[in-house]
Amino acid sequence: MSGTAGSLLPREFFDGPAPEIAPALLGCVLTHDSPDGTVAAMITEVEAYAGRGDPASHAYRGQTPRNAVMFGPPGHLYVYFTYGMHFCANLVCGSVSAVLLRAGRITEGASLAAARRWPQPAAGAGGRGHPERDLARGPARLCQALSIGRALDGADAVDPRSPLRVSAGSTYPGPAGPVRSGPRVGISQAVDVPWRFWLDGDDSVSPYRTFTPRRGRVKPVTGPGPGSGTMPG
DNA sequence: AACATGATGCTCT
DNA sequence: GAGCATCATGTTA
Repeated sequence: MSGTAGSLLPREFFDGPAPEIAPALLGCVLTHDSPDGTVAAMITEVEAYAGRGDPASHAYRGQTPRNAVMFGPPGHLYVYFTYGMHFCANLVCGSVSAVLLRAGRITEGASLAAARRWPQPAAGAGGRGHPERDLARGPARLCQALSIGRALDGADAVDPRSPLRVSAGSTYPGPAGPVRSGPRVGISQAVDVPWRFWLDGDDSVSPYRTFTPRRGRVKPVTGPGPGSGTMPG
């Protein structure tokens, strides 16, 4: 694989299984040129969703209008709307797999990102505002900071003319620091597979939350949860 | 730190 | 109608 830091990733980078590609995306940079301006983020946390065989994947139940992009060529962005108010973004890989972008560190356009995340200035004249690490700490926050919405569903992230692109990090190929992995967040299926990957020690990584059914929507659940925590990468 | 819950609407059965 | 690949805020520690 060839490439230099700052250059667009080649499409072949994404033409493989998401669980193998996901950790390699850590440290890469996601850039969105919008009419408002440009915001870029270094990817610090991802999750892999394998193809039709992964019960936690949106592709598990086959193609629908919503997940159609997942069934297309690798290197495109799959954006979906969830919980009535949030967007989440994935990069499509080979064989109908995808990598969910869970968190990033803003490297360009931080003031624009902050204006999108926190339209009302932070309270407190003493000055303590919102910490920079919270700008894109979480999949929906990342989308909000970069203004990723439905309009970018299907965008080609390896096309230099695209408004939304992924480029190599400072140490391409491979992330700058050690990678850790653990169970995926917020899902009820396949909880045992450690397909969440993050840059060890980076404070822009989102906190781990176990899946908890919401009140009034109780489903019989027995047996132990995921082992917990992390495992070395 | 852990847990609980409201906000909000699309997607699939 | 049920179930979400969520977040922010509140409460209890």
